[in-house]
Amino acid sequence: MTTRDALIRAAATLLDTGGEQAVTLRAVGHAAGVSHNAPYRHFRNRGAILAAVASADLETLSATFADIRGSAQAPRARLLAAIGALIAFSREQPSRYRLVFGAPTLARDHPDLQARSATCLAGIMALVDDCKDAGTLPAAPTKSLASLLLAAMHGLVLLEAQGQLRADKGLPTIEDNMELMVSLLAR
Amino acid sequence: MTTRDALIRAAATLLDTGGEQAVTLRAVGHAAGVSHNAPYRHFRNRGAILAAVASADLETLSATFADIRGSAQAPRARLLAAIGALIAFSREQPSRYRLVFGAPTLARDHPDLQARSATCLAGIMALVDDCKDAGTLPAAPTKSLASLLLAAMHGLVLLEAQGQLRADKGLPTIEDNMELMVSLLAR
DNA sequence: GTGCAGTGTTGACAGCGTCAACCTCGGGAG
DNA sequence: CTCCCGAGGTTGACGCTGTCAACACTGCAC
Repeated sequence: MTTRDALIRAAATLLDTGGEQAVTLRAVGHAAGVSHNAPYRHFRNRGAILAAVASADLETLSATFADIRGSAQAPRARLLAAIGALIAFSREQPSRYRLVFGAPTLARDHPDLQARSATCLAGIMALVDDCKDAGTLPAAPTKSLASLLLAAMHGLVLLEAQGQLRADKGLPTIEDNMELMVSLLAR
Repeated sequence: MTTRDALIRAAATLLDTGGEQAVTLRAVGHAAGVSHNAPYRHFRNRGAILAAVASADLETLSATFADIRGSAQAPRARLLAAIGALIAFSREQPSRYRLVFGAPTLARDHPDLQARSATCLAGIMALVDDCKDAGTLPAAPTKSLASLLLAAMHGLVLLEAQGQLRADKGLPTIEDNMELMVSLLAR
């Protein structure tokens, strides 16, 4: 494993355990077994490390969406499975999810991150297209439908993270809400 | 104007001009005409200043929603007007919008902020109820509908901020998307 | 064999949040 | 009237941070 990979891995671990503010250049270097300044040989600044972590996660997500699209389920179930994968990601690694989908400033400074993000969105759009073809979604513009679905999910995830939406007490979960939305759109 | 108010005002100005990271305790103190440590006489820490700014903005938004509800428009138009107000807020003061709606960590540490946020959500729910009564929205649970609408708007705003959604080039704007969503839900 | 580019190290700097100690001053207790 | 005391403000310090500069090693090109 190259030092660069070790640094990215260390940054991801720190992110998971202590949140974004725990990802300091020095801690990353130390966790990867190098000096406090070694990261500068591989990344321009702190933001570049975070961008590298986000980029890797986006690639994984895109691959997941491709897998789901190739599965034997019905289009509607595939779309909901992809959305479910995102929701699971947000729950299991909230800091990384926030990094990937909730940091516009980061994306602005790293064009390649923006490109990977677009690829990810394209994966969802393909699933939406399948649903439209199957009649499970109305014939509105794909980009609008996909944006609305992703956006709704994203917003719900954030509301849950803020404690506005409680999964307990029998209230509808994010998955329930998204299924409701797809159903309402499909009527 | 008390020193405390001056500090909040200074923090808000710094937030608008330089983003969240520009809001340093020292800069806030200096901008308010006091020493670098005076803020500590009024706020427990840096987060408390940001929370005070967010709290003020949430109160303004709640008042706006109440005004809109009292207006003479149709329920559907009032709901879209409230959503439009949020979208405008996100465009005119993106840093403050992000602070209010995109910082779960902040809310977790400041319960009063959470309460004001809930009040704001209640304002939207009232508008949703009006739409349900008028038949403009289906009879799904109010909390779910309001969450979905708010969440979708929030997600769209973030997508736009990340550059995934361009308002130019004839693509649908956030307002267009939200109107589409309300229409699709109402069918 | 020599030089050079890549990688890593140490040391330094200013700026940050935060803490502790001190100052000042107005208003109530005696 | 005097005293004192607490709220609000200041200065100075601490450790931590991101970042920069200078130096050291290593392996490959010529």
